Amino acid sequence: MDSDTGSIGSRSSSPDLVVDDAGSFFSNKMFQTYCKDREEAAQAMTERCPGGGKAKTRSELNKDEVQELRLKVNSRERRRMHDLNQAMDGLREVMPYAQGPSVRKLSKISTLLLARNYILMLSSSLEEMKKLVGDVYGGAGIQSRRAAHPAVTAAAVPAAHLPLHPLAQSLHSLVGGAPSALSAAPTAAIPSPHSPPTTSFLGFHSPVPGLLKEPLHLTSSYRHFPGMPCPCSLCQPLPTTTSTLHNLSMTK
DNA sequence: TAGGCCATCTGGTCCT
DNA sequence: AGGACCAGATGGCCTA
Repeated sequence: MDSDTGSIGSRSSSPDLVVDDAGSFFSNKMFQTYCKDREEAAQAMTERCPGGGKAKTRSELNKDEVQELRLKVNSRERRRMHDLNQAMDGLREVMPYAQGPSVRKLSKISTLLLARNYILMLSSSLEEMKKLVGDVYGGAGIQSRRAAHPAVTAAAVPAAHLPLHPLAQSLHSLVGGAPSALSAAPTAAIPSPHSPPTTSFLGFHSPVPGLLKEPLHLTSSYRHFPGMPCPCSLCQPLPTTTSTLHNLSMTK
């Protein structure tokens, strides 16, 4: 289980976590050490500095105080990482993959790479939609446009395995409602909520074997966007050339 | 058992 | 000085 924060305690590497008053998490062992050190440090502190005293430089700190400081820093770092993981979870939630108890969570690297591809795809879709909207309102007839629509003309086009993206749905309704070919599309082509994912979804290919390998990350059950498959270019994955993939995976 | 993924600790660096 | 950020090290869990 790769769960981090959200699932505090679900990960066995962080067993029996407890939360301190600052919201930090400790294993029992750590917590015991933490409490012990805290008590000792606090006691030593009151003995040495009854009035609170003024701040000491680090070189002046004794062993207990150094330990106390170390724990404080560790706690901050832990919290920082938890925040980071929460943000990662938030990102996972908006990714076009299902979440659920039976669904393996995308790894961090997979989440980031997929998010990047997803954004690129959305940007591309938006551009194409703008272009088509410009065409529609620019004089070209919808009928002729629809006739040219591959989803209409290419009835023999193999059923697309890709879901219709919401942006594409908007586009279809914009250019004259859902194409008939779409509504007639065989349901077998509709990705089921738990259909095996394809790495080509959203133009997403595994850039580096091992990073996004199947089946570990992407063959677990997941949910695509609801909608009918469409063979139109808008619904196709982005072209992913080797160089593109290289850029996707290597650029920082 | 090896490899992947992760959480945590730790020391260093930079910024306020 | 204190906090945020980062990267390396370490160890645990899980899966193939």
